[in-house]
Amino acid sequence: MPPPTPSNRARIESTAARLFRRNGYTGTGLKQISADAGAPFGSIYHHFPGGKQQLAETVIRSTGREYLDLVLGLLDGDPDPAAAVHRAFEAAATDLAAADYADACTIATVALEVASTDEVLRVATADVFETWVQALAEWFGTWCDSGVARELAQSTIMILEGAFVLSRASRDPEPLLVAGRSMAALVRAAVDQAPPGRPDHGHVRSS
Amino acid sequence: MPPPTPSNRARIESTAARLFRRNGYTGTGLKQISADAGAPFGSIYHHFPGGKQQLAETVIRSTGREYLDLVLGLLDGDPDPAAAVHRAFEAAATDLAAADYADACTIATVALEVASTDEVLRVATADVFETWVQALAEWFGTWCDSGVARELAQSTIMILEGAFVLSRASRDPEPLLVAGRSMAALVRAAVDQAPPGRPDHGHVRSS
DNA sequence: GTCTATAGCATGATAGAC
DNA sequence: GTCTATCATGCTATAGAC
Repeated sequence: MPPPTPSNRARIESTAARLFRRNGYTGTGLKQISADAGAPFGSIYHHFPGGKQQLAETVIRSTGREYLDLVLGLLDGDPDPAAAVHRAFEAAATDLAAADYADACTIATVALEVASTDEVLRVATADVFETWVQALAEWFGTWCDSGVARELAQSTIMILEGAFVLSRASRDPEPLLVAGRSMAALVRAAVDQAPPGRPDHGHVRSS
Repeated sequence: MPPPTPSNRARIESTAARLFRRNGYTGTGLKQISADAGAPFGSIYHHFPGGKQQLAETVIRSTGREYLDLVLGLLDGDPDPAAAVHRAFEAAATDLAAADYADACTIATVALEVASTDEVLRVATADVFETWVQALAEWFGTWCDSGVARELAQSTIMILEGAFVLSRASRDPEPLLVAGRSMAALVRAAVDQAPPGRPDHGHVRSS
C-alpha cells in the first residue's frame, strides 16, 4: 500500500517522465527535475546512483508498462477490433489536445535522441517497443493469424508514433484522427481476410 | 553554379543537419558543428546572426526540400502507386541500415524536441510536414479522390516516421519493411475503391 | 541518510583583435 | 569581414557538512 503522499523517489520519477516527454532527454536538466519535483538535488543521486542515465532507463521502462496498461484498457472489451483501434486513436487525439500538445510519448521522444548516442537507453526504448508489439499482437491474435497480428501491432504503434509527431508539430489533432481511420481500415481488411477463432494454422489464401 | 569546394556556410549547414539528425537539437553543440565542419566558431554567428535557432530553422526548411525531392524522385515514373510506395520503404530500410541506423529524419527528431519549447522551430517543422503532405497528396491524386489522397499522404508520412523510430531503436530494418507492406495495402485498397482518371467528382460508392 | 555547496566542464553568445 | 579569446551560465557529478 503506497503512502498517501507520494515518496520523494516517486515524485522524481514522475517529474522526470513529464519533463523528458515535453523537453526531451538532453533538453531536461537534473536541476530542473529536482526543483519541479520539490526534492533536493542529492536525492536523485541517492535513489539513482547511476545518475541521469539510470534515472532515464527507469523512467523509460516504467512508463512503457504504464502506457501499455493504458492502451490495453482502452482496447479491451470491444468485439470489433477495428472499432476499438479507431476509438483508441480518438482518445489519444482528445488527450493530446487537452494537454496543449505537450504530453505525447516519452519513449519515442527519447528514442530518437539517444538511438545513436546512448546504447543503454537505446536498448531500453527497443525493449519497450517490443513489449508493446508483443502485447498488441496477442490482442490482434484473437481475430487473425499470428503473423498478420504482429504486423498489425507494429503498424499500429508506428502510425501512432508518427501521428504524435505531426500532431504535436502542427498543434492539431487531425493527424491522429487520420491515423485512426487508416489503421481501422487496415485492421478491418486483415480481419476480413483471415477468419477468426478457428485453430486453423498454416497459410491463408482468399479463394 | 556552386563552387567545386563547398562554401563555409554550406558546410556548416550540412554538418548541422547531420548532427541534429543523429544527436538531436539540444544534443548538438555549436562548437561541435564548427569543429566538424572545419569552420571557425565565429563563422556560425557571421552567417546566422540569430544563433542556434536561426541555423536550425534554415536546416529544417532546406532539409525538408531535399527530402521531398528525394522521395518524389523515388516514387516518380511508376504506374502502380502501391508498388512505388512499397519500393520507397524498401529503399529507406536499405539506406538506414547502410547508415548504421544513424541517419533517419532530421525533421521528426527535432520536431519532438522543440514542439513545446521553441515556437519558431515548431512552426518550421509543421511547415515542412505540410509541404510533404501536399506534394504527396498531389501525387496520390493521380489515382484517387483528393480527400482520400490527402489522408493517404498523411498516413504515409506518419507510418514512415514511426517506422524510423522503431527501426533506429531496434537497429533492425524490419519495422520499415512492415510499414511499407501496410502502406502498400492501404494504397491499393484506396485506389481500388476510387477509380482513376475520370473527372467524376462527388461521393464514391462501391456498389 | 539527507541535503548543500561546489568542482569541473560544456554550452550559447559576444567583444574585439587582426 | 574573418576569426580568436572570453564571458556568463548551465550542466552532470561529487564531496562532505549536518
